[in-house]
Amino acid sequence: MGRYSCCYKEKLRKGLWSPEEDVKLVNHITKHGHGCWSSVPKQAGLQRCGKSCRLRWLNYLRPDLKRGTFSQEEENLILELHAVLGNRWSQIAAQLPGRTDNEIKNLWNSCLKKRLRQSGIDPVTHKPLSEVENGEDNSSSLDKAPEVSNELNLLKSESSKSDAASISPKAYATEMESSSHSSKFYFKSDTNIITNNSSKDLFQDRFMTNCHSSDLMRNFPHQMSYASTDYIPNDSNSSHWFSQTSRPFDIYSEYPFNANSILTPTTSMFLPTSFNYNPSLVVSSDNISTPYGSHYWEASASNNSNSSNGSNSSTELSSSPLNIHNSTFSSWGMGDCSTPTKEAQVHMLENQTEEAKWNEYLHNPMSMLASMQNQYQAPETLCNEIKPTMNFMHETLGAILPHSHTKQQELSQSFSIFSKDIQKLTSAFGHM
DNA sequence: AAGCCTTTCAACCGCGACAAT
DNA sequence: AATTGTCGCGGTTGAAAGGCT
Repeated sequence: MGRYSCCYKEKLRKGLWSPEEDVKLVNHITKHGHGCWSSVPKQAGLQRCGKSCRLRWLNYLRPDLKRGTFSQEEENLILELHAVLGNRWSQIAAQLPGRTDNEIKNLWNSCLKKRLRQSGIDPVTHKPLSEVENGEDNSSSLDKAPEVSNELNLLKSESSKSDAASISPKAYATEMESSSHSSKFYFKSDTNIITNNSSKDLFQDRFMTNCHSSDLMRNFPHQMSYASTDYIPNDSNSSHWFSQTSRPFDIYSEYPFNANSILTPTTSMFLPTSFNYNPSLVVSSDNISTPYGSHYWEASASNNSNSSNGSNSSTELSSSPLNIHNSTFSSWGMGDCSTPTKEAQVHMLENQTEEAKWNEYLHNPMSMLASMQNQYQAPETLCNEIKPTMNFMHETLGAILPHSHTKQQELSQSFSIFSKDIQKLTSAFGHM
């Protein structure tokens, strides 16, 4: 049987919060921080349980909350993230600044789920309802996660583990290797990610700054698929959208375009026009010719740096679309780029070395580790890069300096844990 | 205007994970 | 190793608001 409610033993207030209670809680937290939540109500003079105070603060009173309706970009991002993460609302919320898991969950249950269903998409699997009804999806719906690629299954299966060293590196590598239709990859981190305020890189920003290190380790292979929700192709006649397995596909092709193509494109295809669901990443077919080669793409630092104006305006975004055609994309997947542009040629060469690179990784895991470490800055450096952001927070949230300070500490802690994970991984590889 | 139905959203509940004792 | 306390998460509930007849 379940436990008694925490409000049971003492006669504590329940239900809606009064403005007076809100003021008490805000005053207390701005002055002292929350510390131990269970002691907050007593210290703040509230007849509430700590849990209730925590929830009220996190979901409603926090000054960094973004109120109001969700933007189209946010909705798109939620859809995409849900396709990958399922009902992991807190993880989804971590990618949407100023939004709470509760808010997102409510939006999903009241709105997005319904819209998907009306569009013929099963909100659980993100596959066409007809396909689901035909019983093609025999997977367990226990965790309500959608069909995912091997990498994503791996991600999910490991999601309950926080210890990177508990994964057998060999098994991991084998699993990665065996997913023949999916690329073998690691996302190349951009050193500007943390300091770049561009909303185009919002996802990357949040991913990098909000993810617990272990989450980072598990998730970064997929982040490029969701790196940019706002990008609109210059030439939509020749565009490929990427699913989270990063299979490009022709947005004008008829569904079903491929039995293995899932989620994002599927979802997009069935949405009514009013439900403007932009692809997560659009790349000109000039640069990609392989329909099912799995590519993981990286926008270069130069591409990111000139787009940071801090604006979230969608009009601004569309007026300055990601210059995909000119940007320096690099693939670290099994790309089969056949177009003869200069950059493409460079990437072709890179791609040709992929197999060799992975063979090398399989035989010498330490080289992969070294590569990963090169791609991620040292935790200390990352912390330094965050400082401007923290300063900004300090300015705008002047009244809650202690809270910002706590956040900074949390971040430092996360990077420290990340560093430890790297060490564990090193040690795990060392035992192979 | 009144009643009913639907939608939205704040809040509660139970549970699992984790840390401290 | 067992117990206890705390925190965070996801599912659910119910009040309020909005829409419809």
